[in-house]
Amino acid sequence: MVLLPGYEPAPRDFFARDSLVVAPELLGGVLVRADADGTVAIRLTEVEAYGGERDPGAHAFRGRTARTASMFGAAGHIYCYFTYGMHHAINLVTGQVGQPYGCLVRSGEVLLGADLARRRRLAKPRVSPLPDWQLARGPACVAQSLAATRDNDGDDLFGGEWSFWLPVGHHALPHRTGPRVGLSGPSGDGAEYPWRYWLPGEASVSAYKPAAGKRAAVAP
DNA sequence: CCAACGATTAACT
DNA sequence: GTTAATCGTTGGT
Repeated sequence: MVLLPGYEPAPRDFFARDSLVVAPELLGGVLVRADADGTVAIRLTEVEAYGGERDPGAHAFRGRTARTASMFGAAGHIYCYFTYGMHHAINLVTGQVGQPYGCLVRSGEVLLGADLARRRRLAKPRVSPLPDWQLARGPACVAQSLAATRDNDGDDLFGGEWSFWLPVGHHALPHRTGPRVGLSGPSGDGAEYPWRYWLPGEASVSAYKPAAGKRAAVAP
C-alpha cells in the first residue's frame, strides 16, 4: 500500500538533533495519525523551534516538570500540552535524551483525511463549512484535526498510531523565518529570536500576530 | 493553599 | 482592533 507516494519514513536520527536544525527540515514533511477513526495526514507548512534551558520562551526553560517530562525524553516522540483552558498543541521532540528540545507544529496542509479532520474541527459549534486550507491553520487547529490531547503526550512517532514522512531525497525547502508567535513579556523572553519557520505562499500558514500582551507599559 | 496566566481561537465592535 | 471562553500548571505563601 502506498499511503504517501514519493515519501518515505523519516529515521529517528532525523529528530535527534538540535531543534534549530530540525525545524526547517520539517517543512514539507508529513505528520500522520492513523487510529480507529481513520487516517489524517498533514504536510507541515509552519513550525517553531524551542530550545529548552537556553530558551526563555520554552516551557522547559525552568527545568523538568510533570507537564514537560516528555520533552526531556528521546527524540521522535510527541509533547502535547494543554493551554488557555481549552486548546492543545503538538510538539515533535528533538535532540538527545536530557535535552528538552522540540518543534511546535503550527500549521499544515491536510493531504489525507480532510473529512475526518473537518468532523473533528466541527465538534466545536461553527457555522459555515470549513475550507480545507483552514483545517490545520494554527497549533490548536492542528491538534484538533489529529484529535490529539494530553493522552497523546509521550506518544512515539515510530510503531504506533503516529508516523512522520519526508519526500524521498528530502532536503530543506526554501523557507522564511521570523519571530515566534504568542511569546509575551519583557525582553529576554525569547521573542527576539527568529525561530519560526514557514513555507512562503502556503494558504495554511497562520497570519502573523505580534506577541500579544505588553501594550506600552508606560512608567507612572 | 491559592492567585495568576498561558507556545490560542473565534467572535465581536 | 478588542475580548470572552476556560482550566491545568506553576510558583509563591
